[in-house]
Amino acid sequence: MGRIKTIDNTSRKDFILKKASSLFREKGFKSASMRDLAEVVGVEAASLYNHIKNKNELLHEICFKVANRYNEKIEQIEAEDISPLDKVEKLLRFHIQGMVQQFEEVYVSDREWKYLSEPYLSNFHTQRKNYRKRFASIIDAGIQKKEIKRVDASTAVLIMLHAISGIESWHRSKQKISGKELEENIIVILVGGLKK
Amino acid sequence: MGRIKTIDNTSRKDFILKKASSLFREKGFKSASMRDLAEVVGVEAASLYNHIKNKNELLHEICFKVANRYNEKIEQIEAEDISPLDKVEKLLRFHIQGMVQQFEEVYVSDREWKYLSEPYLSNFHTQRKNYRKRFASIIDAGIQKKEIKRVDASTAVLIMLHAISGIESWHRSKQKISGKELEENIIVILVGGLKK
DNA sequence: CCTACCGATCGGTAGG
DNA sequence: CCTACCGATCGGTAGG
Repeated sequence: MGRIKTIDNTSRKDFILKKASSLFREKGFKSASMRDLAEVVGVEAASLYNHIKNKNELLHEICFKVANRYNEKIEQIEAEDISPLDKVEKLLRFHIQGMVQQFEEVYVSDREWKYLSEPYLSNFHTQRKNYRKRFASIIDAGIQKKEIKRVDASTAVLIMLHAISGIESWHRSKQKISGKELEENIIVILVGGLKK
Repeated sequence: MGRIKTIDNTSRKDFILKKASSLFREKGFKSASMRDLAEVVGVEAASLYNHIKNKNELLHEICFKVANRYNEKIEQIEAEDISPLDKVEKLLRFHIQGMVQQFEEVYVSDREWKYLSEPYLSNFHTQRKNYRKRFASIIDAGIQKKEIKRVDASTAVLIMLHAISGIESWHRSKQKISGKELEENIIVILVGGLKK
């Protein structure tokens, strides 16, 4: 019975996290109340606290889940034996797919992380800076190899990552084009913009 | 005296709006309280209401100020006798400069507009959709003229506008490169990505 | 998982 | 422009 209970609690918490991602994405972290969350979960507000510590915990679990996924991916791609420009393309495709498939949590992690409480805020900030630095190094390697234009690598990273987070509006709209078409369009423009 | 009073009230309101832009950018609209605003303005919270109707008014004045500036600009550029690709470049430079020079209000208009109250919310939404449609038409004209790659125009608009709003982080950072260099880097990548 | 409730803070008003 | 204050709502707890 202890076993069953643990499993139930875990999935219950995952369910709450999923609803929280959706709610925070829709209303913003500060604007979404625990009573709002309780309503979509289907319990009274007080009951949520049997599964989570507090509202902040919800946000940091969402943000770090996304951050961890990014860190694992860039680690993997850095180790691959392909050209820097191909690494950039792979990373961009990964971001685009993440935005399309895990839209709510990626969006929340992108736009609401500033409401993280310490020490999570500092930790997230550091991870984010680190990730961008590693991404920029790949671009610099491509410049050295003369397969990428001579641009400021940090600026390139910034605009590419933000360009992709803009898919938000596509996702919310009538989706005139498919996810795959969307991906190819973005790659054409962004990789095309970097390629020498 | 009535004259002087009017002038004073106007500049006082502008001062409040400027502080509000800065505060909403920093903390987010929902998270920034009228008491926070009063503190940076240097009065008691109740005194703010002699200059403004309510908190919502602050947000919609900020958002529509930015929206009006964009509408005027695209109207002007549409009428110019230059190639579609040059129009795109002009528009992008305009957005980049706006982000650098009127950072706080542009940022707030971009990220906090969802907290607008009706009828401003619907109105803003319509203007925004309209602006993007006009921008996309310029890109489509460039595709027809074969000076722009065959991309989905709405997707291109989305990612370009979001790429630029990403300058946020540059602005907040140590500004390793100048505003002009930043602008040239973005143009190289984005216009380079579109050009056939 | 619920009822009942807390102290804090919110946007905003009355009245001067 | 201030003091004094309002009703509403917030995150969270006690106790069962």
